[in-house]
Amino acid sequence: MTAPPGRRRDSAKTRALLLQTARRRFARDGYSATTLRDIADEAGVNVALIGRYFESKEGLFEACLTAAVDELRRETGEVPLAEVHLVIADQAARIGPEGPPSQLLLLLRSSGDERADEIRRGVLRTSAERLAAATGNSPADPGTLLRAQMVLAASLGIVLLRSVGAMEPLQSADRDALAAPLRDLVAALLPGR
Amino acid sequence: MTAPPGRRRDSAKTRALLLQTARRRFARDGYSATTLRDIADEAGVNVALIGRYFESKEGLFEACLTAAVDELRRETGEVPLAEVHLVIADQAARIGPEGPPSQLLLLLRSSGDERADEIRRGVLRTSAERLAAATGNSPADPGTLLRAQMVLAASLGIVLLRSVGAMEPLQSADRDALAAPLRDLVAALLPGR
Amino acid sequence: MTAPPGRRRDSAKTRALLLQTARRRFARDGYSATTLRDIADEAGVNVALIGRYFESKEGLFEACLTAAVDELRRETGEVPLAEVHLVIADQAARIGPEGPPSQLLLLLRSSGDERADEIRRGVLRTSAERLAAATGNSPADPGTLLRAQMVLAASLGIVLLRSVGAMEPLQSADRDALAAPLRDLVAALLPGR
Amino acid sequence: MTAPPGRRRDSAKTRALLLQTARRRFARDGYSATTLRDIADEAGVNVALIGRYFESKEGLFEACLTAAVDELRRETGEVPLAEVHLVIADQAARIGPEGPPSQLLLLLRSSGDERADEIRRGVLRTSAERLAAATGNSPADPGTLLRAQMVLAASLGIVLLRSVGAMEPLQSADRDALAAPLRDLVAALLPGR
DNA sequence: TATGAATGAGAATTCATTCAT
DNA sequence: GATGAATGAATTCTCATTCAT
Repeated sequence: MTAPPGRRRDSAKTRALLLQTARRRFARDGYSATTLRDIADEAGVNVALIGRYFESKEGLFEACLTAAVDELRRETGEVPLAEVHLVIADQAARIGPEGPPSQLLLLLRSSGDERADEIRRGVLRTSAERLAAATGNSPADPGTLLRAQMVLAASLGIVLLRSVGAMEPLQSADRDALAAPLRDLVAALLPGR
Repeated sequence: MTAPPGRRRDSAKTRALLLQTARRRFARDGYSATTLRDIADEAGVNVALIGRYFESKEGLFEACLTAAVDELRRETGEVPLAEVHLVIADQAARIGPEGPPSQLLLLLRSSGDERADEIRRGVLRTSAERLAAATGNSPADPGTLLRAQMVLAASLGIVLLRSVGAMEPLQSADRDALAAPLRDLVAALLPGR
Repeated sequence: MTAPPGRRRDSAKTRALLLQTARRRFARDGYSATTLRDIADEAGVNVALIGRYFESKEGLFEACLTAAVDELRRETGEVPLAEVHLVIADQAARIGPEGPPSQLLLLLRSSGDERADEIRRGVLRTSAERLAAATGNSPADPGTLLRAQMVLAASLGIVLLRSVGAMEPLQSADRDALAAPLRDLVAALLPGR
Repeated sequence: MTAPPGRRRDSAKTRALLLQTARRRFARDGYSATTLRDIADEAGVNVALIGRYFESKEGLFEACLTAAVDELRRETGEVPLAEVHLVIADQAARIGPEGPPSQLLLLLRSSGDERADEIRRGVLRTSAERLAAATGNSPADPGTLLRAQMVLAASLGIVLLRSVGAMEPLQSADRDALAAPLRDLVAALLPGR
């Protein structure tokens, strides 16, 4: 009621806005090619607020990564093997010039910060492990794990190529167009029990 | 009678040394995270020589890209469909902490320079097209092209994950260990005629 | 209650200070012999602020030039022919080791920047034209214009020689000492109608 | 006879070529805006030769200045007052985009080197003194000296404005067109006995 | 809470100069 | 005598970060 009408004065909202913007920029352009001023300007807030809310550029990146990881966990909780290709198609399909930030791309961007890198690697590892587990084979079987990692790699590669641009028809294929070949790919690499 | 012991004085060799070092650093760390001083120091020469031989950082990057593209063309001239998985395994297997620079990784690094980006995209596009052509299907068939692009994406993803590190067993799988699942992957996506 | 004692924190004042310092240095030493660090140090502020307020070295130079031109226009609005020598004497007399920056000297310094050069040339041209017009002769008469340009040239030359130093008595002649010969000079070149 | 036909191997000629080129560039662009590579390239010889023949950039500049001074002395030995305006018109008329290097312009360019600056100032001082002496008045009379310095200043200003460009009709006035107003100017400032 | 001013470190690039052939 | 390779210092510019209001 006391807040001015035009101006935001909501710390939580400002923080979230910065986070969202940062996620898109970091994912799209990489860590070092993205400047804090870019992010702040695009978010329409003052640069110094990044320091206030996230301590530093690395802190902001870590926050982005954590947020992406959380969202990813929520979205891909327990996926049965038969639907894995659909989840991948889903993730890939949302990559686009103006879309929401992609969680997956961020997993491929390094800040050089060791802690952030460890988070990245941890997520990648457990993602592959969960995928391997979904096959019903022994979770420790190296063959299955290797193949699961390849499925993960393929997914990331597709996301990446879409983001690079200028690769038609991959670039603008929709979810369904992506799902069919992905089903074959998953089936070939992870035959299930 | 032979080369002087202490100091090099061979422009071609210096240039090549810089190029090789730059290729590895750019491929590993990306364009903007790599400083010219990094490259020069690792190559053991003065930074100013980069300007001398390559004009600018962008010029150096373009030279790296061109070199990578040339090498890639030479190595993957006309590959029959049945051997595609071997070539991919080959490329992926050479990724390692100390190995020679990977041509493929560089294709995923952008400098923001439009010309370099166009080279990158061109190579990616024609690579997928050659792959599609190798199936014997109509080269214009969008379904085949999409699947070829996915094979390419998967290859790049694997290379990328290996370079991220800490993904066992993918990380240290050798050529043969990679070849088997890759054969299945290629066969599933590109059934040939 | 008043301004803080130790540190300034006033963007307008800082900008003006940089501008003033830059005008003197550029005028005295020329564009390329003047470094941004020189200017910033003399102004007692951080170098990066130049980028903040003026974009680049060229931007700063252009700002100096524009400021000089404005001031010059204000000071020499409509001068009757009989007083031209006084205005020139005035401008020349203020040249000194520690005095305020001279607008005139700056008109002789080139930055190589085409836009700035065009400003310079424009001011020089119109100054001569106004001088020619003050004679009451036809403004298009090439003879009068040539002579007006010579008066301008003489004025600039005097300013320049004073700034070079070590030319006595010219060096330390005051306004009145300069005015007498200048009156003869103007009268000889521009006899009026 | 042993010298190769196409290639020059004549140290005196190379030195002279460098000197001539340097004089034009220094005069036209100023000391710090001129790079040694510019000069060497324009002269068609290797940069390192500048070091060999002139020690350093400052050495080269000093050599240019000395050469200009010598030439000037030779050309303007004992000029009777009645012909001063012709000599000035002569010097000014040779300024042009492609002409030979102007000795006068160089007198206005500073390298920051104290020795060179002293040479410059010395020449300027004695030139004015000789001019004053030509009037037949007492050489120590400050009024006459001041006026002689003004004539010198006017000459330099005209040369300078011609070199700045885009000042018509001054820019392309020929010797005779310049001579008439110059006669008036000299007569007005230095009435002779 | 938010803003804009100010700073210092580091980046690319230019350039005079020295070295080896 | 001449050339091209190599170097180190300096310059402009960018950017994350801190400070004052």
